[in-house]
Amino acid sequence: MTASNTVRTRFAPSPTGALHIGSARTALFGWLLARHAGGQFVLRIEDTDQKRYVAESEQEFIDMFAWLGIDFDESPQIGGDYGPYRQSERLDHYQKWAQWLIDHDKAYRAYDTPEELAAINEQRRADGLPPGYDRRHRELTAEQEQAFIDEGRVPVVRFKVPLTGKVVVNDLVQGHIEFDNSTLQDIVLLKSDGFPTYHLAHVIDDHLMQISHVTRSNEWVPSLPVHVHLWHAFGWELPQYAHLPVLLNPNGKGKLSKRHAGFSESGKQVLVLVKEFREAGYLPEAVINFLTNIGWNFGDEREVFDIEEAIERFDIGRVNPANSAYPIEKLDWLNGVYIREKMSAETLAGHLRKPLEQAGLNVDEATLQVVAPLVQTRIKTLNDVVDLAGFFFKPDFTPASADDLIQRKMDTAGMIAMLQHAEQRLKTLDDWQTDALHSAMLTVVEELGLKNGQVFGGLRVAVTGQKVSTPTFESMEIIGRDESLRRIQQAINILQAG
RNA sequence: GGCCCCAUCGUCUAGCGGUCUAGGACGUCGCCCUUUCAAGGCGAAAACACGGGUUCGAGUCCCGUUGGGGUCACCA
Repeated sequence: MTASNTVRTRFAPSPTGALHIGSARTALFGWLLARHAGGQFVLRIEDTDQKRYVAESEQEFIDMFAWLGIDFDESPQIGGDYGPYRQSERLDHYQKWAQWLIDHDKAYRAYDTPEELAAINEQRRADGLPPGYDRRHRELTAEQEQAFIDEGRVPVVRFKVPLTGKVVVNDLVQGHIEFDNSTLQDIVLLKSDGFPTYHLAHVIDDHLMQISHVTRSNEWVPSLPVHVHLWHAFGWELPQYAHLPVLLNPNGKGKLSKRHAGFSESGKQVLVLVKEFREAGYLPEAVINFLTNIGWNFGDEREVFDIEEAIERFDIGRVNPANSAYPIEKLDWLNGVYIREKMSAETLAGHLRKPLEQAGLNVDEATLQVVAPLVQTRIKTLNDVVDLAGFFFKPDFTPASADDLIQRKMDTAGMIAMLQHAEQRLKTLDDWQTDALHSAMLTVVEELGLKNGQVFGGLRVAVTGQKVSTPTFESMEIIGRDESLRRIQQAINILQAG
């Protein structure tokens, strides 16, 4: 480690698009590790691939992490003592150290063209050999190099990996891993455009930025031995490596990617971008709690916990090395828990305004406040409020059909009679509140010899226009006397017309 | 295919040689409550991939098989 014992971890995304939920989890674990140790968490933008660069990507990362509550101590925006934090602004470092490796006979220039490389692979395939570079430029003479240069070829810099022996790594998550050097490749360190590859850049930056723990997804394990050799070539002290498991598709087949999004076997849409979770009405606290529970657990049998508690208990060594199928169905449950148990109705009301307005509804604050407690135990996502209780905010009431109005074991005539009877009762009622409405309708049930559900249900559909809604009397109280009576009359008219 | 990793209920997981007749959670199913839908309460079904070892004793350690995943770019 470096002079200090400070734990420093980083999230180092390539700005090629929107933030993926799997990347967010990898970042989360690195963040948890840093926060647990009271260390620092750094954002470094790995924009070394000019072809895949997406300009909006960086801002998207910033926004999504802010939403999730994952904060950085250093980043391109915040700055810090180890900047710049964009690799495209650190090119001089990579070029300098690549040259250093060449000077110390640990790397070499290779002048092969892409076509030649393709031909090599084709030949090797034909010969039954595994693909890879055959190291033909590993020991070029000065004259040979000059000849290539004269041809106008632009070289890449390749690493001279050790050809024999083995590398052993003790990964914090994966444990003991070993590789035979004979299986390694002379990977490209510096591309012909002067930009570094990930391999070179991350080692230099993690060293220069004094990163103590490299947390990344286990897709990197195959290149780990080469990275270890690079650290040794530079003579730098290695950070600890922690290769985190990846998220697999809900059916366990293949890693979760945007490409494989779509629907799970249960028909539920599989969300993979962080912004999709936000748009779908999930709470960031629930998403974090959900993610934290995959590959790691609280330590006792609790599934619901605050992020502060997770930070306190987090232990990178207890992370499960096995990849996990993405248990997306658990998020709905957890989000429901957060909605009903982790916030007041008032707070919930605040969260409900946006989805309601996005559905084109006009949200009156007073109404929202009384509706919130009614939906609190009934919604899984914030957006669910639109279907369940959107009618409270619709300027124009959409009445239900005769079919929906008619309750079980009742016919049109019976329904009309019931509604008319109820209407009479309600008209004489001077206390238009839930309890009074309830007891008044209870007498209607008795007088007509019906079931509670037949009367209450019929009124529900008449007044809310929905078969599934918030409770009948609470809803009637909110809708108000005049409008409720108007809707009941309207229902009667519909039944009579049908 | 080569290399690397992984392997407990459908899924996420607890389990770090005996306390496991394998625990929790989601989901599923049943019952209760009930004006719909939820929520809540109670309960049920549901797993140590297989085969060898090691050991007095193995879900826990070792080997193999099978299965799964990852990776083999001048992408990260």
